[in-house]
Amino acid sequence: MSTRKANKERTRHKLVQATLKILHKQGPTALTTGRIAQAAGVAQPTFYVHFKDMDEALEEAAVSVGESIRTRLREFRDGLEDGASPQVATRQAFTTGVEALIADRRSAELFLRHRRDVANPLGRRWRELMDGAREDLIADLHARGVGKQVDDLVVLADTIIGLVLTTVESILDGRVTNRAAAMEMMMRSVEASMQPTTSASALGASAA
Amino acid sequence: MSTRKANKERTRHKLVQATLKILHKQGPTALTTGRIAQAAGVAQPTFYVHFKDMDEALEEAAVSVGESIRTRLREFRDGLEDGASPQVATRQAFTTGVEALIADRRSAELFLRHRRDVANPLGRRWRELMDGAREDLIADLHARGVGKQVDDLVVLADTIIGLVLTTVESILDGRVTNRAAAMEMMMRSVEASMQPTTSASALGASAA
DNA sequence: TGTACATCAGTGAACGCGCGTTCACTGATGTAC
DNA sequence: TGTACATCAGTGAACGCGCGTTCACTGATGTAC
Repeated sequence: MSTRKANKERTRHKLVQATLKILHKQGPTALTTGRIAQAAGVAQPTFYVHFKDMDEALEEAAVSVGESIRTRLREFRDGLEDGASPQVATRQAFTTGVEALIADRRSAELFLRHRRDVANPLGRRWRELMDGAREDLIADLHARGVGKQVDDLVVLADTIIGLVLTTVESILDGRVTNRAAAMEMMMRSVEASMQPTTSASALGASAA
Repeated sequence: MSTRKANKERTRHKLVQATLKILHKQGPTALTTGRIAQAAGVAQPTFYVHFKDMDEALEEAAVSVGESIRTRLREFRDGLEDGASPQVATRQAFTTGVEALIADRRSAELFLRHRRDVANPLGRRWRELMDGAREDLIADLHARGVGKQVDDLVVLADTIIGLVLTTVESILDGRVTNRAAAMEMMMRSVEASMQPTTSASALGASAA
C-alpha cells in the first residue's frame, strides 16, 4: 500500500480513537469536530476530509468498538467444548461474555453507558449487536435442547445476558473484589433459570 | 398561595416536563434552552427566570424522575408483609421493583438510558439513587438473616437489582409477552443466588 | 371598595461565541516517460 | 536515475447560524392605606 493511503488511514484511525476518547471522558455533549481534531493532533477541517459529518464518525466509532467486543467474544468462545451439556455450555458462555467485556474497560464502559441511547448512532449500532448476540444465544440454547426444559427461551436468553452485563457492571464499578465468587453466584442464578419450572417448589426446603 | 407564585411554579413545572420530553424523544444532543422553552410554551429567555443554566434544569428534572420512581417504590413496598421469610420477602421486593419501574414508562426509559451517564447530572443523580437502593437492600437482607447463607451480600444485592432492571428492559422493549411467566423465571434466578454456595453441586442431577 | 404604588414573571431585542462547513491553497507523495 | 506533471491529505481563513446569556421593558398581580 502507498505511504499516502496508509497515512490517511492512520489519521482516520486517530480521529476515531479521539472520538471514543472524548465520548468516554467528557460525554456526548462535549463531542465537537474541533475537540476531536485537536485530540487527534490535526487541524479542525481535517475532520471533514474523513467524515461527512459527526454522525458518520460516530457510526465508525460504534463499529470499531462493536467489532473489538465481538472479536474478543469469538476468541473466548473458540475455547469452548463442543459436546458439553447445556449447563456446562451455559456456564462457559457466561464466563466468556464477562471476560470478553472486561478485557477492554473503555469499550465496555462506553457500551454499557450508551447501549440504550437510541438517539445516538452508537446506541443504534450496539442495539443491533445485542439483538444479534441474543438470537445467537437463543439458537444455541435451542440446539442444545434447553427448549425442552424451559418454556420461554427469549426470557432465558435475556436473563443470561442481563446477568452477564450486571456482573460486568459490578466488576467495573469496583463493587466486586472476589471475581470468582461473584461469577459463581451469578452463574448459579443462570443455572436456576434453566431448571424446569416445577423445581421452584424445591425452595421451601431451605427456607428457615 | 398567591396566584403569582402558583403560576410561576406551573411554568417551572412545564419547563421541567419539557426538558424530560425532549430528552426522551430526541436525546441529550437536542437539549437547548430554546427547544425546552418552546415545548413549554414560553419565550426562550423565560428559561433563565427559573434556572441558572442547563445543568440546573437537568438536575431538577433528575430529581423529579427520581422522586417519582422512589415514591412508587414506597407505595408498592407498603404492601409487603413484615414477618415474611427471606425468600418470600425477596420475591416481593423483586416484584415491587419491577412494578414500580414499569408503572411510568417514560421515567423508566430515561432512567435505564442515562443511569450510567456520569457526564450528565441525570446520571450522577440516578447513580446516587441506585446506590441508596442497593444499601437499603443489603441492610434489609442482613436484617432478615440472609447473610448467614450468602457470603457476599453486595453481590447478591447486585444480582437482584440487575435482574429487576433486566426484567424491566425485557418488558419495555416488548420481548416479553407473558409477564407473569417471565417474572417467575427471573425470581427463580434471584432465589438461586440466595442458596448456600454448596447447593451449586446439586446441579449435576439434572444435567443430561 | 378604591387608589396609588411596588413587585415580579415573562418578553423582545441585541450580543458575542463556538460551532459546523466551505474553499482556495500548499507541499508531500505518486506516476509517466 | 531524472524530470515534469498529477494527485490529494491536510490546512488557514472566512462565513453564517444557532446557541446561551443579558437587559430594559411591560403589564398583570399584590399590597398599603
